[in-house]
Amino acid sequence: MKKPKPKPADLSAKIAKNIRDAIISGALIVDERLPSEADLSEQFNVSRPTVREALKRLAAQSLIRTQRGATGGAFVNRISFQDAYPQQITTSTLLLSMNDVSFDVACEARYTLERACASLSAARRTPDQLASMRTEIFRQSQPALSDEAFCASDVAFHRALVDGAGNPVLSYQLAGAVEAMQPLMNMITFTARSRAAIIDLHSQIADALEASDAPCVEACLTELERYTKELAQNVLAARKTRA
Amino acid sequence: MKKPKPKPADLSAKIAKNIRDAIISGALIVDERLPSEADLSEQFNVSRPTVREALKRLAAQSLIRTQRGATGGAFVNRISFQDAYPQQITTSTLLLSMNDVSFDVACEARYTLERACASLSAARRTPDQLASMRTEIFRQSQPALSDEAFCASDVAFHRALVDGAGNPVLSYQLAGAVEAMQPLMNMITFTARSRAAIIDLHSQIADALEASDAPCVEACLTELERYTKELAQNVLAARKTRA
DNA sequence: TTGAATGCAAATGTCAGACAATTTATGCTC
DNA sequence: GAGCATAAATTGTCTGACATTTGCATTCAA
Repeated sequence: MKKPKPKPADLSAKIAKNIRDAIISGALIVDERLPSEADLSEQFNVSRPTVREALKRLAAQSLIRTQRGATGGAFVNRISFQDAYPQQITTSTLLLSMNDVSFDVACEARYTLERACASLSAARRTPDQLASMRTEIFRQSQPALSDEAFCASDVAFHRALVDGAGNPVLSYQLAGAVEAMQPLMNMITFTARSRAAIIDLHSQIADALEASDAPCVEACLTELERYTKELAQNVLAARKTRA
Repeated sequence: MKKPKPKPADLSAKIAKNIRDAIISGALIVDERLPSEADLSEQFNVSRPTVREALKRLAAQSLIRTQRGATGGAFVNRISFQDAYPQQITTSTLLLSMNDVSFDVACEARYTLERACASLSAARRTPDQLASMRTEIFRQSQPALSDEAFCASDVAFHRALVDGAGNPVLSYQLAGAVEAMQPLMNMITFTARSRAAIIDLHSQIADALEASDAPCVEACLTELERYTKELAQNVLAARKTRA
């Protein structure tokens, strides 16, 4: 019993793993061209469609890109943060929706991570990022804004806050937590009163960041977390009453 | 010019996107069976190999699973955190190695996020998690341990700390930041003296978590970050001298 | 000599059809 | 009713072919 769950992997999965390991280990470097599909099929002793299935798996992870034509082929891709964002967000969103993660747990994670950025952002935020936050705050104050647009603007505000930390690794990791919350937030109906409260906190955050007052930013985020959870609870309670 | 970069997507990419959107939007629910490959190829008016390439793309993202046999087919997969971990780690690792992210930036992100978990972990860590940390500390104290095994144990220690927060979303987001650092850490040679210093801090952290002293945990993590960066700088300096 | 047009070659993208392997359902026998 | 053989459905793989795209060399003309 060398394998409790052997999982007799498909050939295309095995080949994909083989190439993926080579990329991770550095045996294949960025922009290096892989052998042609015909060559690969010969090396691995499989047919070309099987090789192609393997390459599509890798392409789905942005590990390679393909190019047609005479000097074409499959190339090891330099994964950019920009490439990785959508995947990160998609996966995070599905993880939340498919695993019965409660609103409170997701909310806690999001604000915990965001508070972690507060001190860095207070120290480093650029004028541009402050301006972005002010722009979003103004947008949020438009009464005609739909609930969904309000949520989207909320996400944009918080992304600007996170980006203010000036650390791309942080921005990447946070993107999943912040953006994946949006579908959950969209379940909430934002009354004029709750919008005003949120906008007020956003303004305080922007002011505190401008004044490089990290503790104040953290306090506002904590209050925002508490208030968001309260709103969500009201929605749940109302829904239970109706049902 | 409706598309600045039209990107004439391949058929298999288009079909994959089509199905992926259906899953994200909820049109296809978990464990629902997709039409057979033959049916799909008819619906989309393409050949079966093309459909298969699309399905492999989705399988690479763990969005679907396939099963052979009479009642087999492709099913919408319930993405578990466990499924998502390896992908998250692979992507994070490659992002760091391919984008010239400096050791300091990655280190800062890691410890910033980890400090964010401190107060939650101090409040919630289970005896099991504390025991895991003690075990890793003991392992780290074995002089015969190789540098790589020391790093691996270090990762295990910090994962236990993060898991102590009792929030799966946090654990997932942190996994990328913590594990992706390992290849960078492996470049450092850990002398007996530096090991002792790290182990001492680890012990302090475990003690503070046991005493539910969150500020102490944060302070230790900050010191650990400072010390880690110092070690890395020494390595870089030594390397420059040799060269 | 230079420039443009042409054709060739290499590579990926797509298709059609077939067979193999696997799993479940069905029906038959006892 | 239980057990077993068979059939059916579905994915996995192979073979061969054609379509499309792209770079390069060649050729021809200014």
